[in-house]
Amino acid sequence: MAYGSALAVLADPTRRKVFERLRAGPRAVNGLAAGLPVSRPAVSQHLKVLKDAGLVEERSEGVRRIYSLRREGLRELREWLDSFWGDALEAFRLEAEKSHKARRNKRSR
Amino acid sequence: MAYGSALAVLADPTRRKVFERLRAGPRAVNGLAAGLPVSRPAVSQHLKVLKDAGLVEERSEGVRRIYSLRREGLRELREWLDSFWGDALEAFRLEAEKSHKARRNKRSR
DNA sequence: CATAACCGTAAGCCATGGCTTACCGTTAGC
DNA sequence: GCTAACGGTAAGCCATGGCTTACGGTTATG
Repeated sequence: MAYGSALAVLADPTRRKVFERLRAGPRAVNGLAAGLPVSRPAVSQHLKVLKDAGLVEERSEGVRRIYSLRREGLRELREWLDSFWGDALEAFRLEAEKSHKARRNKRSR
Repeated sequence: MAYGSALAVLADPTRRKVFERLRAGPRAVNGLAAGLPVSRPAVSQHLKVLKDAGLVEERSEGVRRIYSLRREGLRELREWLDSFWGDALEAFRLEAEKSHKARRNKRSR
């Protein structure tokens, strides 16, 4: 059920923006906060949430905290999403539709 | 930016449960609400949100409203997720990591 | 026509959480 | 040592949104 927390964490737009900024590579907090419409502590709080969800990792470099993206944290969410295009699932759905007695016409996929 | 709304909509656990129940095939509101720890109107509200986000579609059948899953609504979110495993992106990250060894290097945007 | 089943919507309550300011510890530089 | 930069945490404010109850509209049934 870790995909649930990934969803919850990435649902917030500001937090998602922080997360997306890390695509360009590791970065310190000040760098991440620069340009964002929220304060630096707000970004710190978002980073904590991201870290707790395993979406981000942190290392110290002198007085700086360097955050970097952690793709592994997205895996379960991705698998959950992929499961919607499933195989057996689709079969089940088709059968349910058939047995639904109503032969509606148009059905496209 | 439609993946944003998909994330926001699926972040709620109750709403996600409703959504997942539709994997087994189309279903009326009463059926979806049965067994859930919330009231039937609550489920109606969730369904409205899901529908507005394009994650679900509704058809009338007599006095019933039959809801069914709409996979298309997940596509952008899936693509967004997939984009994190990108190619050029990965290359960039590797390079950033390499330059991390020469950490005296000052790099600002 | 009267009644019941289905369900969408309105109004209002309340917990959650994202934001700000303020503060403190830690490290670098003089 | 003193001072400045970096950033994590606390406290508190306030908007958001998920929930409930209450109601009304629509369709099936007698």
